Amino acid sequence: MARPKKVRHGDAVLTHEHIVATALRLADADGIRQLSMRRLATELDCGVMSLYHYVVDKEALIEALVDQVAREVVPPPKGVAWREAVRHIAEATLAAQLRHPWAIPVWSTSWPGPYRFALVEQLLDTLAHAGLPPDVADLGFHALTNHVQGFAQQRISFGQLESRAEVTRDRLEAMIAQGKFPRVAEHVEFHRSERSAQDEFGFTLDLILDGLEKFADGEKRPSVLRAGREDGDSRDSNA
Amino acid sequence: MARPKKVRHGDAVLTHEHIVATALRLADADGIRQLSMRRLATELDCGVMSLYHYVVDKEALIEALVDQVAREVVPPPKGVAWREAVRHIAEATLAAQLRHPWAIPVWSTSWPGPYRFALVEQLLDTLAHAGLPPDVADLGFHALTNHVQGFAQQRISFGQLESRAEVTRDRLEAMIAQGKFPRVAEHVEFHRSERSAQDEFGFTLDLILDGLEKFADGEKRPSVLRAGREDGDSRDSNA
DNA sequence: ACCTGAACACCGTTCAAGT
DNA sequence: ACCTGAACACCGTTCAAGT
Repeated sequence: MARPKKVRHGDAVLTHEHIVATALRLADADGIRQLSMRRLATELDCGVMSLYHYVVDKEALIEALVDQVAREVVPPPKGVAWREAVRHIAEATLAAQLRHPWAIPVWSTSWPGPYRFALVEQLLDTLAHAGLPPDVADLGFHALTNHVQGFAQQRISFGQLESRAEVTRDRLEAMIAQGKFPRVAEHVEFHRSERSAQDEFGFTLDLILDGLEKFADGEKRPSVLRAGREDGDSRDSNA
Repeated sequence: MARPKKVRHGDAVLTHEHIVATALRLADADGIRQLSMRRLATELDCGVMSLYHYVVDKEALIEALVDQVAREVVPPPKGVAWREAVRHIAEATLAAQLRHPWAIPVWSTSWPGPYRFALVEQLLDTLAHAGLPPDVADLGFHALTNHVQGFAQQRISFGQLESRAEVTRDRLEAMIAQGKFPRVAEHVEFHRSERSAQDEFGFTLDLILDGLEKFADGEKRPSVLRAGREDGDSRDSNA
């Protein structure tokens, strides 16, 4: 209660690390929409403007926050087959995102920090060792990340549909009750059934991986794409 | 300048339609972040609170806005093969989204309006006529929409990377210059090359469609999924 | 170097009141 | 029914000033 004059913060000194950790805690607790610079400052027991000595922007803060989530993704064990490595990365990324649902909508919107860069590098490198034509690897990368991202988004959308948001749930019921959207009604039913508790994520993942594997080691030529890179190792200066 | 006492608005009477149309124009011009109830009211030459007689929320306004984008997606011609129909829907949705880039991040976040419901219904119905096991159709639906959504997102991300945002561009250059992410550097190079101007979108679309087609008419059984619905037409009451 | 309060230029929305 | 200004409870950030 009676605290020394010079020390402004309750327990810890103000650092970038401490700020980000606290912001992460707030985001996990109340979602990212409730996270304001002012609320964060109050939580840290400091003035709002003190934060701007460690963080250039609110946007930069959120970047750092998302990067913390990317940091949680543990790399696959060394030496596993490429399909297993890809599956590991995909599942670990999904799990990390679902642990921090607020991060899902901002994941692709915010600028990637070092940990997300490393994650991207890892997936690209895994695909580069799969014997795929380089262009197929580049396109496969997006197919895979889009699946992870889309699946996570869908999970939280349907999640908040089914849980607390009773109003939203009623709105869906009303839409369906019109009878104009029978296929949508069936689809919602599918998501509510135990059938969808099966490995939905893995199904589409395998579909993509199967599709990509066909191009491995010249088994199949990419039809719509021009010939891949001729030069095997041209990663020089101007990238 | 001297306008009649009773008429508050410059040119048109205040209606839901007119409000949404004006908001759409503002969003197209300056992006959705610049769109505020106050700015919209100024543009419509009315008091801010007048808007709340036609729109319950800002959220509801944005829902209506996104639904206008969904409305622009023209259905495929009747009678075409299912793959062509899916391709048409996917391409038309992507085109509409790219015409209104502000809609892309909010597309999956905001509640779907009637036009987006109709669009979903259309795609589900197309897949239902493809001879796929129902569960495969339901999962394929997400695979396809995730591809469209992810591709659109990727386009605007890379777009704003390459264009006006010089700061962001420099940040990417700096990240790459570290030399720690050679695969990312190659990947960025791929996106900048004419190679990626090929039909990237269609490649992954075909990959998904090929994968799904294998399950058509019992050619292949879904391995990770339980047997599909037994009852052919059970779309009754409790959806 | 690190921290800060006051002030600026905004937000969305509630409320009570007008016609 | 339709419209509204004032007020409330917030925002992120600039600036000038403190230690």
